[in-house]
Amino acid sequence: MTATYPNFNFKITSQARETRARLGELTTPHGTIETPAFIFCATRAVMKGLAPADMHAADTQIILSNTYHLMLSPGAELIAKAGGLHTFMAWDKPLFTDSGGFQIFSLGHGSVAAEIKGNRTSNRPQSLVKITERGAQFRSYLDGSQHILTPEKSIQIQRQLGADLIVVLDECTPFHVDKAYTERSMLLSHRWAVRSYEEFKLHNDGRQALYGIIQGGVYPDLRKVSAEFVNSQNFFAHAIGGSLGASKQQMYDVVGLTMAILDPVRPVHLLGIGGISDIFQGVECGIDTFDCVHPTRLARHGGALLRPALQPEPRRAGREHINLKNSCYQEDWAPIDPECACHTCKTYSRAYLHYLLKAHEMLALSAISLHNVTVINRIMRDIRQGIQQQTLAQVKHYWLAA
RNA sequence: GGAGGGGUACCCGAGCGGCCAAAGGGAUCAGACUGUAAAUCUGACGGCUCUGCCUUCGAAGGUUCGAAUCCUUCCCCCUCCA
Repeated sequence: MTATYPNFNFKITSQARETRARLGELTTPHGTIETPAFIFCATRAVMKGLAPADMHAADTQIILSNTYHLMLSPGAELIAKAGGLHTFMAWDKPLFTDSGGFQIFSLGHGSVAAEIKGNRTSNRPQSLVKITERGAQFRSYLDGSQHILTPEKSIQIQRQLGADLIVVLDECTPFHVDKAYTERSMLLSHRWAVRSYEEFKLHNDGRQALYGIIQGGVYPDLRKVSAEFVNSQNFFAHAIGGSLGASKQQMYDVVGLTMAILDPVRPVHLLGIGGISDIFQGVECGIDTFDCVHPTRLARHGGALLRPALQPEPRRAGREHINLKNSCYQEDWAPIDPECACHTCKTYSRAYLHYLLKAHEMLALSAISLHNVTVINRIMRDIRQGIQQQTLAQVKHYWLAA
């Protein structure tokens, strides 16, 4: 407990011997999160296709919404009138809001995959964002109207929303920009971080805790500068952001070297990462929380997370999911995963889910989403147990080996 | 019985003398997806010994250097009038 964050706490309860992995308890006004934990993305104040009750059934500890999206619709004022985001969306557990920093990247450059593959010009010609010292000028993705998000405004909106954990506004830098741009961008993000904190401090009532963000792209020296910067500020916790590279190895390197510098007492969040192997890698580097659209977006596209060992034989190695749209599931009467306790696996066959996807039935989307959320939560629980019992390597092998 | 419209690849449907193996959808098959402009996007989609060749636009003939496109006959569908 600190003066700035009286109702928040982070306690490390166990430390792995072989790696930097650690078990922790992150206390917020809406409950304590056992870490490592996964934060699911309810960007627009809803888990697409899933009700809060579904999320509870899947053992979810915390979810996230986004400042940019909610500012445009339905507006922070309305959510404040509703009594805050918790009440509005009927979620009584810990809640996290992102600052809108990622949209500075995604609205300007497209998806992460498109960017890495160099396809970012594909079919999004006009940029929807412009960055100045003052903040980011956005065009609404809904109606094209102009909006500006400054660090101060992002914090004001996040205060109105009332999530437990909130984040400074940053520029999420793309992968393809050069080092000079990355450095300038990082320094801008640092200035925005200071302004975010000042705004936060001005009206801090102890109900929220602020995360600082480490930028610096793929450049070790910049990451070091940025990590030292956040260490020096009075943030409750840290989040690693920005481009993490073009390959998994580069991402692991960036996360590893950043973690070596970050203050180990504060919780660390890895922004936007959520592949299963990535989660294990992150945990081994000491990451406490993750968030990612991957599990839920994948589900809506027909992908069901499944350990490689349970996948059909041909080339299952390295694959973390099966695509239920594939014709091989047409007459597959087994559940996605016979070992899974989720309602979907207890109830529906792969064949039925395959049919629902082909028929474009909504149930497929929520049923597979529920499964993927359940799987990720189960993995996080296994990871926590693995850290406590010093068996993390076996847990990793169980989830990733073919 | 009379008048007219039409039959195009798995389905719907554009084309109406050469740039047509034939637009566009859909279906199908596969891939991608990492702080959600995403129930989205990309690719393949007649066959082959594949920078070319072969077989396709209801059927059979014909005109033409050249036909899915023009002509003749035939087969089938639909609409309106009686």
